[in-house]
Amino acid sequence: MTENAPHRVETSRKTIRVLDALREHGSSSVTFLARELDMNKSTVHNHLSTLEAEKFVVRDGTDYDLSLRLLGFGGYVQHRHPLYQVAKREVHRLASQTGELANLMVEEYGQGVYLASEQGERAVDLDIYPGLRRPLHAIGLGKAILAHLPPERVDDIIDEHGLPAETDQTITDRAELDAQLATVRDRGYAVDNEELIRGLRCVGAPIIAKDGTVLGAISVSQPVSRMNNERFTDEVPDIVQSAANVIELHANH
Amino acid sequence: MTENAPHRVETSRKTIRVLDALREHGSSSVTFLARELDMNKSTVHNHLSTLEAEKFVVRDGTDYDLSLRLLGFGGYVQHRHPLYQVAKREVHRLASQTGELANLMVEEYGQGVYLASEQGERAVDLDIYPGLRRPLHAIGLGKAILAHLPPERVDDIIDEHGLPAETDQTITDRAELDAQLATVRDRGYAVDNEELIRGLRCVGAPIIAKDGTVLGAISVSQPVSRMNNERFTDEVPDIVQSAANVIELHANH
DNA sequence: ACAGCTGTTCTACTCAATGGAACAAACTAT
DNA sequence: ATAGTTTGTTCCATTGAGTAGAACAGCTGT
Repeated sequence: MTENAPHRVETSRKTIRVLDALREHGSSSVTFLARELDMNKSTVHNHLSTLEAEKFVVRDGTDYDLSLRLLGFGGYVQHRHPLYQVAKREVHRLASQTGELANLMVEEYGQGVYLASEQGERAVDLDIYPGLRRPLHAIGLGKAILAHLPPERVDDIIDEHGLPAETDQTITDRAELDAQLATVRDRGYAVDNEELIRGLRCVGAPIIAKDGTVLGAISVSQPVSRMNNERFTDEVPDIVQSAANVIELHANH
Repeated sequence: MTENAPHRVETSRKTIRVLDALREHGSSSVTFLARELDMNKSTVHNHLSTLEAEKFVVRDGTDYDLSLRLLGFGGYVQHRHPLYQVAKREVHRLASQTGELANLMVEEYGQGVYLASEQGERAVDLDIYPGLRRPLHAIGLGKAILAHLPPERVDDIIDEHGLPAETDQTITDRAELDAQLATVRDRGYAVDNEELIRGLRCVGAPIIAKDGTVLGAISVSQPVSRMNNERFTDEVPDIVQSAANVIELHANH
């Protein structure tokens, strides 16, 4: 055992590394993966054979690729997620009402995970899909969530993930983040002003359960060109917050 | 090795069995899974610890459950699927245009896999989600695909999966299936008249690449009460087929 | 035809997964 | 309270299984 991590199955970990590599590099050959993962060719072959027999990967000639069986797991996890069930329609409505990009996010393992993403008619085409993870501090959705997590939880998360810069607008200073989170709590919504992607503005509102815990957040993203200051500070926040409120009502029965 | 299946990693297979069990039974404890899988308690514990360290499962007190990391894999697989990319908008349009349930399906490992599923305003609420697998012969989508697969492929699929009955309307006779598939090829679309679920009718149209291979199928499902004979034989087939045609155009550049 | 790639198979070795027993912690019931 | 049951977890010896390396076969291009 390389580290003092007890009771772990090293072999399964290798299989997971193979899956991760396939996700990172797309369709790959045995030798490529062996080089990439610094594993023996025959070892990689054994793991891929196993994954193929279990239908987690498909082979196309000499290359292996992730199969739709993984979508089965993912779709299932999404489908039965309590927040997704109550928020799905509202995300949809938000996207068609604004014509822009509407997203739903929850926190897991200290990261933001998109639960749903829907494009309206004229929405920007970001590479966002359900299950994608993003750092919480760099996006409106994430700050809406962070603002309503217990302070010690926020400490833990920042200890683990830090405050990496995504653009030159990203908040990288803890004090500044805390100030912003206070503002978010104050006015009830969070913004992201080109902090993740240049030229993109987001407005996110937290979804809060009746016991005060934050369930997630919902947002609208659009180009700066279509979100002038008035829309950015008044209209869009209103729309997003009312969507969040509707979801809260559904969530609290 | 229990069977003469060479070059397989038995340990990773066990991990996969744990994942499958979690999907089947939902949130579960160590001892429950150990009983269910006929594995030793400590073995299950080791596998779950590994999966937790790799963030494939989350624990809530004493119970373990599938995590959103699986949604990451699933969402990725869906997002970069070539048919999904070109068909996504059309599924969306079909759902809002008809107000009913629109689905997109592809074939993998001889089964039908939903790639997308979108509910219109008044759509029935079936438990369909991306990644869900269904037998091809029992649904309109599946028959649209089967009708355009190479005959030997169809033989293989039926050899492997048979023709299990889902309702008393399901086709279970090979000759009858072949006849229906000929009809599907003839008129360009397939129907499902309460063959999967009582009271539900579907119309599915194949999506065919320029080289003649079938890429998948798209459908509309609605209650019999809202799909009388005229709609069932004329209107809906027209709408679905034209959606399929649009997708074909996008797919062929 | 040859050289340099592949992916795959085979086998010996040894490392690591396993299962059983022992443990502590959390509940239940008496 | 206390004893009894059930939980998750830990430890450890055993042996079964994963691994690495070499050898093989199939392919591609020169």
